[in-house]
Amino acid sequence: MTPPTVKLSTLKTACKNCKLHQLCLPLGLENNDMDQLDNIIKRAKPYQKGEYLFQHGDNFDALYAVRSGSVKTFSQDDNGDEQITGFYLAGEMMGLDAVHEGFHPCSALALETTSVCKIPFTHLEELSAKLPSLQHQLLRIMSKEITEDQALLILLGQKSAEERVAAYLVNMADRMEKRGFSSVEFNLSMSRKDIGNYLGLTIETISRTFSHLQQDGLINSQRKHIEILNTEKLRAIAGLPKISCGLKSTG
Amino acid sequence: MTPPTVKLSTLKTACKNCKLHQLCLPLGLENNDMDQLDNIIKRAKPYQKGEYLFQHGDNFDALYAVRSGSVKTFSQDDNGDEQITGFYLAGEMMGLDAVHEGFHPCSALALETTSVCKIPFTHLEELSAKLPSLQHQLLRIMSKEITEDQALLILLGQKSAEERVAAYLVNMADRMEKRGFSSVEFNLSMSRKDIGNYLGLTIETISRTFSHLQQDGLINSQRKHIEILNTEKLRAIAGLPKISCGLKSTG
DNA sequence: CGTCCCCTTGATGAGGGTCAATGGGCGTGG
DNA sequence: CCACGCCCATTGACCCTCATCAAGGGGACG
Repeated sequence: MTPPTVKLSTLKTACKNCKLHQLCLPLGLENNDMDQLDNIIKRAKPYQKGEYLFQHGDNFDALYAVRSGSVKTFSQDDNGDEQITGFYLAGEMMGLDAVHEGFHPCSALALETTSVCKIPFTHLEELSAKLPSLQHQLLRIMSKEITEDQALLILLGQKSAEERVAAYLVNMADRMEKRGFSSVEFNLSMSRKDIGNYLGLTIETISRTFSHLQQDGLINSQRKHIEILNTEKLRAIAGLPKISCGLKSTG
Repeated sequence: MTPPTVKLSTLKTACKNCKLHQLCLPLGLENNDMDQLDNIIKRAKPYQKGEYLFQHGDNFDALYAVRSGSVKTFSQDDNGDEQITGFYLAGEMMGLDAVHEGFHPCSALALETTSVCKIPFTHLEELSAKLPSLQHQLLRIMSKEITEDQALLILLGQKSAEERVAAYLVNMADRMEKRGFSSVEFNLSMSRKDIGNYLGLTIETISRTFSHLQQDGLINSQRKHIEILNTEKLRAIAGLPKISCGLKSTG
């Protein structure tokens, strides 16, 4: 049998076939609701490392969900000071901050070859009005973004360099695990400089802290490649409960 | 514990009569749509200074909009480290971060006598599905919260103590002006300690910075009472252009 | 094989945290 | 009405963490 000619339409990755749909916008949707969502989503060719998905000031017309690869978003103030506001992995949504003013207040740059789903926002709003669980999930995702920004605020406002770096590594490990990768051995797609900027530290401090954690036998870091040797101690430094500890106060 | 509701007749403030509706959730709604929103909103008796609107871990069932007074929200990590994530003035909405997990990840405390509108969330979702402009405004408000958190991230990640304090004062001044108060003379409802925590600084640094700005003739501060003597220089220190264009929030 | 960029490591110093003492408002109670 | 005590704010002295400046190593890629 000769293989049929390849049609892009058939290769399209539908939400219901996408391994990410438990992490992404379609969470909680019925199958045929997912089809409706599929119909408005655009899947374009991948971005190469260093390409912008959108830039600060661009008109806002769509949300972006990472399908594979990774992206950093960063905002700039009027002095040109740059602050990375997030690193986005598969299943995570970008552009939520642009709804308010109708243009993107931050820029998004691919950290490696990255493919995305582009979700035109007016269509999404229309569809959300028809599908309660889609509306709910959209609100949940926005809420999650707020929660995560606030977690970062605690890091930047209250924590030492070592605590920030530990929290960062634990966070990355957890997210890797959610995506089916190893939580104790992975590659960081972002540079030390990016990590430093994200955590409010300099590149030198990041480097020294990595070295220090390595000397203490908590991690093994070879440039981008990270091995976590002692998850429990790392979580402790990060100020997070040990996984099995039920002693935290619930107010 | 929430204060009991009192007779509507005494407190009846419909959205369409509320001076805040250009800053708040009803923005963009037709008059009779506003009536529908009114029907689901609960207006309870005011909270006294030091009372909690909700606490970390509480079940999430409603959003809160400040009608008068002011509120601080703060989250706690497992070490008990506290980070104030926002100060909320009239027309501003709290609880958006709770949608994600279904409980409040932060606590909200009245900084002075404060009255609020309580908006049951499931009702709001139902109504949003029927009123496109309500849905849109809800999404915009969530988006605004994200944008503001990210502005704070830049402050905490990149700015010196003096820049942070200046930016804080400019921000408060702008918000006062939007609410019809003077932008050059106002009272801060929060303590130095709260400001310090919010900005990632100690109370001593806040106090010293205020004194320094006063010596330079930029402000006049008598405890809670603030006079801004040189808006332009203050904006310059804050890293903002002369007239606000980065952080302007039109609701 | 050379160049560039990223990362690492060391030396030094400053910004802001920490500790300590004092003063001023304000509420409470005599 | 005044006195007391508490809390908040201010100010000073000292110190520590992390930024800054500087130099050098090691991959990646042409």
